[in-house]
Amino acid sequence: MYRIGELSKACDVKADTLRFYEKHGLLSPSMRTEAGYRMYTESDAERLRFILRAKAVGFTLAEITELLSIELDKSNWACADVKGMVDIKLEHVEEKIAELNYFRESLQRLSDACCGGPESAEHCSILEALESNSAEVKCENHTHQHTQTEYKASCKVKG
Amino acid sequence: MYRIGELSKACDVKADTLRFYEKHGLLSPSMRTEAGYRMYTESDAERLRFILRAKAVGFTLAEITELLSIELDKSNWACADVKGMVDIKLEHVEEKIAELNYFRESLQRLSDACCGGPESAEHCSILEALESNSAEVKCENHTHQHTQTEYKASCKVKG
DNA sequence: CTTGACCTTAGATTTAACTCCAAGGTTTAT
DNA sequence: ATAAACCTTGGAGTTAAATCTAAGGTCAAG
Ligand SMILES: [Zn+2]
Ligand SMILES: [Zn+2]
Ligand SMILES: [Zn+2]
Ligand SMILES: [Zn+2]
Repeated sequence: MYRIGELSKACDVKADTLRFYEKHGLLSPSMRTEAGYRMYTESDAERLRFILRAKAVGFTLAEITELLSIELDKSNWACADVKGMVDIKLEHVEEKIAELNYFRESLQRLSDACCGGPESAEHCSILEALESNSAEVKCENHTHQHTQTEYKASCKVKG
Repeated sequence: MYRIGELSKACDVKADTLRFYEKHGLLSPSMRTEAGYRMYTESDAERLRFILRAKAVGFTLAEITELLSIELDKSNWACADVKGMVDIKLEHVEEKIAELNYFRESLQRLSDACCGGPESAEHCSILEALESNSAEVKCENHTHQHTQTEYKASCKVKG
């Protein structure tokens, strides 16, 4: 039996978070002391660990609520249901990754086009790319006093 | 000169969003009519396009505010400053991608281990993995009436 | 018998970026 | 002249997942 502070320390969650999970129906302590203190059993702790593992895998609390309801009533669900949830989540994660990859590529193009030197940003190709309507990112045409080897190598489109 | 609805249509943003950007100091119309209507100039429109392009690349509005302040005062900034911002953003995006890739792999492992068939979820390997303390995901050991070719192929760890 | 650590509750605040609402004023077209 | 379409403002609501606050009750040690 754990008090809220003990369980919270044991699982590296804030006590507030446990109260929050209780309010949202994810995890209620099996007992209370006379004084009203929450007492969590070992099986409550297991349920919390289930929640934290699912969270670590990327499920939202709403999805975890659904998983828990299946967990408690396994025999009325099929593998297809469970796998379906995982596969939908997988799709969402893959979409988010694709979007971020697009960001990454755009940022990399911007970064590559800028010398990053001490020169004034008046002709900085990053700012010029954000000002212009085209997706093209041009190289800088201000003079570069500093060594240019890396810059030259990465710059593809002359400005 | 555009009224708010015109600019909003031209740039495919809600009028509310333009008011929101004004309230947060990103974009104020250069004029107002006597009746108080916002009137955006072409240069206001350009600024908006700058904002939208930066957003499309993944910058937050706070970061865009910073970029805009550099934009308006280019000569007092160096390429190093601008490139620094892009590179920091790039790092954050890469971290987020790494995190999501980790989610993706975990979900893929879970998905692969489950037959996805009509069998009861009582021995579903997804639920068992979430119940167990180890990161290992085991294959299902219930009997599978349906064809198992795909399932067998993807399952690595026997349960 | 009091200090300090711990616990209780309801409710407010945080973050980001909008989005919506109500109540009213303006423009434009018929 | 009147309806439709547009604009104004301030303020509230949305989403997710906590996190914090205030005001107070409980418990063990010294
Ligand atoms: Zn340069
Ligand atoms: Zn530059
Ligand atoms: Zn199966
Ligand atoms: Zn299964």
